[in-house]
Amino acid sequence: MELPRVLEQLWGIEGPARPGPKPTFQLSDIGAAAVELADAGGLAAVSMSKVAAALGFTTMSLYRYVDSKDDLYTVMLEYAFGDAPALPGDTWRERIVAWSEAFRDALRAHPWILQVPITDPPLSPRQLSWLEAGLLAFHDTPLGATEKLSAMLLLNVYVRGVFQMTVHQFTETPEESAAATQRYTDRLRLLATEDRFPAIAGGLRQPEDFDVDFDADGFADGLETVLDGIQARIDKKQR
Amino acid sequence: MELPRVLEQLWGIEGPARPGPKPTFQLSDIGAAAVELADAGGLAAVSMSKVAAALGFTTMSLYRYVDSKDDLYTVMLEYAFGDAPALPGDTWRERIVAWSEAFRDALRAHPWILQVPITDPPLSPRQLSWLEAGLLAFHDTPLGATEKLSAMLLLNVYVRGVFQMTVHQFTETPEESAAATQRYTDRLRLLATEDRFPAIAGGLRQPEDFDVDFDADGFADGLETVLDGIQARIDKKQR
DNA sequence: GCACACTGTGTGCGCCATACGCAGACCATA
DNA sequence: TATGGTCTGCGTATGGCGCACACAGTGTGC
Repeated sequence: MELPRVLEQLWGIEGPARPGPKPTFQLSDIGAAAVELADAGGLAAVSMSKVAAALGFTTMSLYRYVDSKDDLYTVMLEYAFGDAPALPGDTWRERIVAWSEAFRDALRAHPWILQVPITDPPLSPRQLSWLEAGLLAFHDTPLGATEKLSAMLLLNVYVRGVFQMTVHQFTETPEESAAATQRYTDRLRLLATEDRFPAIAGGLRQPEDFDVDFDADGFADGLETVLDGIQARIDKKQR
Repeated sequence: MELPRVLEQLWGIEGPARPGPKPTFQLSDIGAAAVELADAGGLAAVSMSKVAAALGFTTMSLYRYVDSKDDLYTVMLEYAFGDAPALPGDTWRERIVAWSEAFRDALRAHPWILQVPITDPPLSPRQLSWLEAGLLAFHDTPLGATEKLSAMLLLNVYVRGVFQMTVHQFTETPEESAAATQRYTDRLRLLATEDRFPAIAGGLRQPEDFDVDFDADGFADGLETVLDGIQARIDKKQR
């Protein structure tokens, strides 16, 4: 059972002492530098050479630490997410709400996370610890392991999906963001005419309805829908 | 109100007749060629030069038709999705199940869709027609326009999220896919030990439980959860 | 003390998106 | 029918990217 090098490093699995010079950096240095670049300029601002330059390194030296750009992404995600949050609350609903809000906050702090191409299922420590925390939140429900996992998948994609629609609020100035929303609504009004798309046009008719921007309330309301679905599954199980 | 050129073209908004040579291609030719490349080799196989070469064109000529790579993606999505599906059924649940399965089938046919970076909210004809079809499926519910939109967002991200987990089944051979699943389970077993991650480890203990691969049943079961949540919202509204 | 694995580096390859300028094709108008 | 202006398609070029590879120096375990 051999693990990719980046996973061994992230998990702190050390091989025996080796000859040769001591490494100058740690993965955490690289992760911090890359995250800083991404926070400032989006994921596109992260390249092997830019990260290396930020560390006072040459490009190729980075490959002594990560085997590929994908591995760099793995490291970045690991350091962008903090440790899994504590989930206080007496009911699974309270705990899961806390989990979802913590996840949303992590995305707010590092909006580029949504741009990281997803290749493999999660195996790094913090990714798993977030999953673990979520699964534990269901401990007093009758859900089976697969059902809990399925619920976590649903929560994960819900938070990501909603955040995707509001991400411009965190990457642009308020003026730009408002202008983008206005432009989108205008275009929608122009193209989604009453005869071709009555449902969309109908939604656009009420000024305050059809709010394409989800604010905090929109997040909470949609989350309630998801939680109600999970509740229904719990009820079925208990019946 | 000026529209990006690619949208004008996709919507068939023609300007006045213009001097100069007739264009050799149509956007549909470019879309078809790019989709073919992506179907065969994933989104990474799509580059401006490869698409141009597939059409017997030079690279730069493509820029006479699309202003940027992002626009090419827009065109690709437009031609990868067929027209919005007919949604038979007497209840909103039946219709929405049909919508979700049609969406999943579209992703199956073109798994690279998940790799397309999402920049702007949808404005192209077929994207809107899929949204319209979904909104119409709720016509006999008491949901408001924003609630319907929120429900469609939820369905959209659910289907995408579940498909993400099973996408390797459609991009790899069955042997590769099985090997990948086995490798992932092994690694998870190695790293998620009983003391650190009891919930994950507990799920791994039951052999058939914790099925990381969602098959057709997994898709339907999770969808039921989502629909139950929407149902709960409808019930609240009617009460 | 010594072999050798490992570190950081320089060079360079092939690919990418795309800016720019040019020659010729074609339509609207005179 | 002549002509002006504009659009098409193309060639060239630029700056960036990820990464392969060979090399020199370094420090550990034997």
